[in-house]
Amino acid sequence: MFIGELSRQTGMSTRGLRYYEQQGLLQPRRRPSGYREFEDSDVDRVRRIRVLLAAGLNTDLIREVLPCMADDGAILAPTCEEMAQDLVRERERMSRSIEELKSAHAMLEAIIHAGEPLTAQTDC
DNA sequence: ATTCTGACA
DNA sequence: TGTCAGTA
Repeated sequence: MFIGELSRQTGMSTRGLRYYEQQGLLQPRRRPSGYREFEDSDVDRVRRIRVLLAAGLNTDLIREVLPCMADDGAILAPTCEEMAQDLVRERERMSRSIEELKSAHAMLEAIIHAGEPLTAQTDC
């Protein structure tokens, strides 16, 4: 199928589909015309990609992890142990980011409270 | 009618 | 990511 049909079957814009290809997530064949030729299995592949993206993984990691993901139609499950480790590391990075945000959030809150009650405004 | 690449009032 | 352009 061409990109238009894959787009309809997945709900992903053709722009997004081309972007996935650039990121190495999809590797369609090319017709002599230059048109991208996708496999029927790509419909499901796109679905998996979206799940992984929604889980916060960047395209680099998805590219590595995608090949060994079992898909029972409902959820994705890691196949190899190495990948499982990659996912755990990613989740740890995520946790660190959350902590950093919490810290920044607390500081901003302190700054906001330090300004209360708002009374005589000098310059601003 | 469709897709392709490159680019951005 | 959308979208417009100029093609094939």
